[in-house]
Amino acid sequence: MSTRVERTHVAVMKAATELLLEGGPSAITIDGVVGRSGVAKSTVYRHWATRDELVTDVFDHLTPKLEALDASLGFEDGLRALVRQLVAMLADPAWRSVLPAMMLLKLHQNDIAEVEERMQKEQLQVCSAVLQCGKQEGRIPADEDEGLLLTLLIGPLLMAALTGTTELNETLADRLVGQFMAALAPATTR
Amino acid sequence: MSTRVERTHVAVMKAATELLLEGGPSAITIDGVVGRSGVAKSTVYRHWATRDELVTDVFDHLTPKLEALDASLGFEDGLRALVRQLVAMLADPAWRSVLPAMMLLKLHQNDIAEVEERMQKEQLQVCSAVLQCGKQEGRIPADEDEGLLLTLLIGPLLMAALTGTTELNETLADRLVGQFMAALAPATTR
DNA sequence: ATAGAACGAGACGGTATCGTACTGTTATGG
DNA sequence: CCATAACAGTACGATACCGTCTCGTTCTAT
Repeated sequence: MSTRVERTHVAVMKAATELLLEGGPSAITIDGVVGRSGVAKSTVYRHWATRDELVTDVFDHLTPKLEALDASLGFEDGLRALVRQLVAMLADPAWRSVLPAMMLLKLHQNDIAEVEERMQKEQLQVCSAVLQCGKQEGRIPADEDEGLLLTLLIGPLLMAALTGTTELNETLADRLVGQFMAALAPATTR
Repeated sequence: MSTRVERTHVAVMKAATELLLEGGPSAITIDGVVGRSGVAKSTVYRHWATRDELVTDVFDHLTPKLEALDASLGFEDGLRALVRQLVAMLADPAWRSVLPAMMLLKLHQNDIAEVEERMQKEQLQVCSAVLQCGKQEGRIPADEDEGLLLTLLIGPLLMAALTGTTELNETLADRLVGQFMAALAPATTR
């Protein structure tokens, strides 16, 4: 059983999230949240000091977590598992609509920028672990720039999620890993 | 010499563009534009019927145009030229800050969605021409999905522009073309 | 030169939103 | 059971913004 505080808290978060998905960040309005959630305005301001705090909290709760991968998988299997997980994350309609909002807000709002930074840092760490694995196996030169490699690997997934130029599915995932491995094979140009 | 109508028109567009770059789409405000441009509000409404029209117009004028490539370049050189042009486009700080705004607004605002659609259509056409070239040269299977290929090719550039995980320069461009070609070489997995 | 279009300046009403304040009600932990 | 923390409901002032309107001025095409 949940306490009353918890109940109102989740009711507000739920309403705010819905508004975000339906109309973008500017649609998260205190009066709107009050109307939809059935929670009184005074109660909302008991939990969040300001509108921006609520918005930031909503974004924070929506950022997907990337699970750390089992190192025993090795490089190639680890890579496949990673890409599969990324595809699942980016295929989520909710996240696909929130991501652009975050990309925009992080440019002009510090709190959102911090949330985005934390998320990216966590995710890059998981990704980096796989690349480290590849370096240990000798598949990747030790001095290779990880940021560059991850951009080459993840970029297409991001584009598919944002623009819809191609479907986000296993076909894309397999193709992507294939391309990535093929480029690594010939001792990577320099 | 320009007419007065032209002068006020560009003055408003300039102010609105600056506001967009500084504070995102919501920062484009009629009063703000009036204050910054020195153009009277009544004059603004003489040129644009509504705020949304102005905003849409600003986005429309900011969308970069991709120049059609010389078909005589052939596949590989055409591809390099294309990627170079894309890198230049995405390296522009203005566009890098406008792009996320467009990705977001197109989800909830039809006029912006139309602008984005037109732009994407034009750009994809230019890109597609290069791939056609590759198909004619037998470097790409004729039944290959162009949307998928373009996602694989352009995705990393988009990610670099949006997240800054790696620098947008010729190194990335070369690397990208290399990876793309490497994946094509072995008769493309299936 | 002059008629008419375009402009500057700003008042104005209307609406949306934020955040506060107050009053009475309800749930919850001790 | 009961003190109190949390809540609903709502009125309120303060801004910010939109779009309209008026009036006097300035440009511009003919």
